[in-house]
Amino acid sequence: MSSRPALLALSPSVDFALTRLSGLAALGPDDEAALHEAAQAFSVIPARREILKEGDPIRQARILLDGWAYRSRILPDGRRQILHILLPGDLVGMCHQSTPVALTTMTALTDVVMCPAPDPCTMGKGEGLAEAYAASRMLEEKHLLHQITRLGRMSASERIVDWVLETGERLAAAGVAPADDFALPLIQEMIGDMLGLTSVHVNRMVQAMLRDGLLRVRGGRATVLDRKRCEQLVDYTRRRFAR
Amino acid sequence: MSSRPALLALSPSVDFALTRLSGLAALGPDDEAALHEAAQAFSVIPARREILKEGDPIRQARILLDGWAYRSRILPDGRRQILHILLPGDLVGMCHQSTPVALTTMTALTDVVMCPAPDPCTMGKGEGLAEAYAASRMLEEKHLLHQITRLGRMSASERIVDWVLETGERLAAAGVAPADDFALPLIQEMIGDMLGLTSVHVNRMVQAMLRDGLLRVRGGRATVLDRKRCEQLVDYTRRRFAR
DNA sequence: CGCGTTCTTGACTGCTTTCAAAGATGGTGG
DNA sequence: CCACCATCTTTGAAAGCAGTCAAGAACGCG
Repeated sequence: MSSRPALLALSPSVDFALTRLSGLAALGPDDEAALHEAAQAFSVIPARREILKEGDPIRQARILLDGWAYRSRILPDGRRQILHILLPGDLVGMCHQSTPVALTTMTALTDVVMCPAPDPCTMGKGEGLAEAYAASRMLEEKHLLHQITRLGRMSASERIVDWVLETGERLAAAGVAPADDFALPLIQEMIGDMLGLTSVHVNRMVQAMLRDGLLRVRGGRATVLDRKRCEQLVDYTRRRFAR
Repeated sequence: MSSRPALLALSPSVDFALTRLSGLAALGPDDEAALHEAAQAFSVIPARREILKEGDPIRQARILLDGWAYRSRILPDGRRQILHILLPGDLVGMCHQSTPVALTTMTALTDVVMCPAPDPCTMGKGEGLAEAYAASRMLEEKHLLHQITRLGRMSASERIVDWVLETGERLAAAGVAPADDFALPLIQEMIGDMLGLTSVHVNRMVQAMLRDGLLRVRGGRATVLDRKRCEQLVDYTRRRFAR
């Protein structure tokens, strides 16, 4: 969490959300003001707590101001799939249905700070925000599609490298951390549940890639050691252009 | 394709779209009229032709009136992932960005009939359509999330059964075919590319399931032979409630 | 009838899982 | 400051699911 000295107790920092959203669309002063105002109605969810349960009604769209969360589904025999990771600046529950319902359970991975997403319709202007929201939804769909490609057509080590690069880029886009070195609040079992692998195999692959000098995933931290080789392993540049 | 005798040449049938959308929200007479009008601006895309290419600007949202299409991504070494199947009544390119861009290539699987999606904003009323569009987007997201779960945490045979059940249900919801027996315009290689398997393995699994009396996937047709056992194999009922 | 596509089959390889146990790590309370 | 506990990581051996390669059979179409 970043600091804003005097006001911390009154409203949390909006920096990550602002950085991410203004990377998606040009925001005006009203957009920024609306965000600051919305942040005053923030709430904090402790790590490991469920934020939404599958089937819950969605009261309002929210912005994740700080922390990590994940959406997951659990099969009846206990197998778990982590579907999507939510990072600072991400939007939650954006949909225009009259009685929307959560499609999946969402859980806090770290302590999480959220606030209501300012509604561009009720604001006078706010076109910048509306545009950013739309772009954010597209980006989320893009991540889901990437996740499908990863699981369907990539090997274990490709999946890991690909996901680390993607996540680093997302964190950098929100100003949370550099793309090549960031805190990673996921244990290996969760990485496995996300990438369709067992924790044992994640462990072996991670070690192999460390030996190869590709990347280090250890001690709650991910570090890209050789970006060039990582990128060419998963053809990452091609995808950046496709942004 | 279904028939509407005298008018076929002027505008195609809207039946599938109407059936699907009114299952998602209550449509009024204006909604229905708007759909009929939009259908006059229909276009036909022959099988195998690309409908959209990754990166193409999206001119307008469209409705798939008839036929099958798919969204896919191809890795540089030739591996292909089929991300999502589009069926009659599905919406394409719904997004509120000012300059939206196609995230993935989309290809016609059969001959396809499309028309512009009537815009609820420009109509006087059209709240029913707007609601149906929102529900449709949620449903599409649900399918992408399911696809992730399938690929990440299901065995080969589970993936096949699960996908056949889901597709049958979607076709039934649009009034295209009964959920247990429908034309399947996918060769086994495509089923493999969709479910993260090789065509050889799809073939073996399909044969094994036919021997077991679970389902038949052959000759361009899928038939659920024992729905009860299929459903319990993939815990399908649980998911229907979660709708 | 001939050709190209799709399906089928077999043998072999190998990536990933499974099971089990030992080794680190970090936080807590004495 | 250290013992202790729970959690997380690491390791090994064995098994299994799915992939690969290659060739033959079936199918559909012109």
